[in-house]
Amino acid sequence: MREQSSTRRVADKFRKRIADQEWAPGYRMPSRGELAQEYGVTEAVIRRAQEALIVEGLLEGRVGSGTYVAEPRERVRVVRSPERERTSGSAFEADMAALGKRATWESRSDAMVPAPADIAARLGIPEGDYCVRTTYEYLANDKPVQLSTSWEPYSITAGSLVVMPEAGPLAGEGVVRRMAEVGIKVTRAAERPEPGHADAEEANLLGIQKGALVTRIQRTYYSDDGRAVETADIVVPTALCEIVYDVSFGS
Amino acid sequence: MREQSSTRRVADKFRKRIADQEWAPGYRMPSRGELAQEYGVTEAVIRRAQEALIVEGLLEGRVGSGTYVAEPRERVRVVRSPERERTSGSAFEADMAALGKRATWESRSDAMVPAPADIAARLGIPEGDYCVRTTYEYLANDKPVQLSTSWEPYSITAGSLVVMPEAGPLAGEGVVRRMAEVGIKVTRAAERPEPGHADAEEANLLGIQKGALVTRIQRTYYSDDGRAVETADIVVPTALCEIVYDVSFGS
DNA sequence: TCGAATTTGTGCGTATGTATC
DNA sequence: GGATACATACGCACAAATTCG
Repeated sequence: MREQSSTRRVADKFRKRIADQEWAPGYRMPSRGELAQEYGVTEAVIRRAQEALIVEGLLEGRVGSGTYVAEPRERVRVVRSPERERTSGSAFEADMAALGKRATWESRSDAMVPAPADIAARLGIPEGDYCVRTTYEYLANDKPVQLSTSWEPYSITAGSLVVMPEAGPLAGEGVVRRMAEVGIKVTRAAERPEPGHADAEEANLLGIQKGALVTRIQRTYYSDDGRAVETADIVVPTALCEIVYDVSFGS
Repeated sequence: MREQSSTRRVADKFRKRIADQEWAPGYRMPSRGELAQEYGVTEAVIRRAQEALIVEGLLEGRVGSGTYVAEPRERVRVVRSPERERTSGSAFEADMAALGKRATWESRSDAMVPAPADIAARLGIPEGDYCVRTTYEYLANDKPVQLSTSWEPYSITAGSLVVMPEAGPLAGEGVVRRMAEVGIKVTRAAERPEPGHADAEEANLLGIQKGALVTRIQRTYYSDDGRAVETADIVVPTALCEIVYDVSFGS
């Protein structure tokens, strides 16, 4: 049997008290000082044990207030599939409808933003070309669950009614329908999920702990002639959303 | 201007020296003692700065040897799409073929493994029912790039030639073709990617740093009558693989 | 309302373990 | 097998936010 560290031993005891419901969701743990005395260790050990459980999503620290047993949050299921893209309205609305939740979002668009190098590469345009940049915060029953920043080459929609994704007659209708308005047939999307940690700003916007695990999805829509027409960075917090890719194939 | 921590300041200097190629890939950094003296900080600060860059994949620590500038590894592109499932052979083979790499794998199957609770739930069978469990290590040009553990209810393939996924006439042909052999039509897969960190064992098998970011994919195949026929946990290290979901839709 | 006490978060330092050369 | 170098665990001080009289 291997010797275990104090930190881990304490963390395991915390886990047990939580699993046994001795400490129920919402319960405020005793302070570090009290716990240190109770377990016969220093406050730093208590701190690190809590930290481990915070990363696991079992605890939640609130500065100046205390460390609480996390309420088990219902995770929102986000389905990505070709079918979702064919429906009217946004994919997010379809997801929330399936869960019986109200889908809303806040957005802010800026036209004429020069494309940074990485975005330009993804869109296949020269660096510095103007883009319409839109940032989104998606809400399920008024609680934030996802963030997104989308980029479209300005040249594609310039002068049309759909320059701004969230204004005009097709606001909120999704890229496919909006692009159809300017004669572009969007037929394909590529999604590249990558793991990461929430920075302070993202944690704030999403109401999650800083450093919590997130999936960052680089999504790019392509027209039938193979040109990229929109690309987006989507932040999906693991604590709040479950991502499901549906891969259907006939025989 | 905000005051920055010593650790971050040092980390930024390291980044610059790497970006400027003053420290090229493969270069062994001076020891912590030397660096501490050079930058006028303690060894702990150096350690933490290196740690940050290790997480980012820029540095690589080798115990007893030194800390090295990581060789920029070519990432293997893993495409998930309905088309991939229709091709003969495994999806992994198709991915590697597209990159001009040699796809091989090592596997180990155990029949008659009682299903743990979570696997049973995913397969829709009672806990403790027998399963065939297969663990895989996938190699591209002989270097490990992915891990996987797959579970199939024993009852489905018992007595047939395809009980063991990697033995018999259809070894390595993938779930779809093997199930066809016992009269089951597999028409759908659901993939649930989640972010995580590599534990010590995974890091060893994959030749990556412990704690490095990985995507864990829970994949489940369903037959045309909606029953789950196989489920797998796939570990995809970010440092080695890029995951692309192809979502195609006609109009 | 305000300020002092309380409580968590961050950064840094030290000691020791362990693998490599 | 000793010296070297990275990894881990632990401890301390202080900053930041909240709470409450």
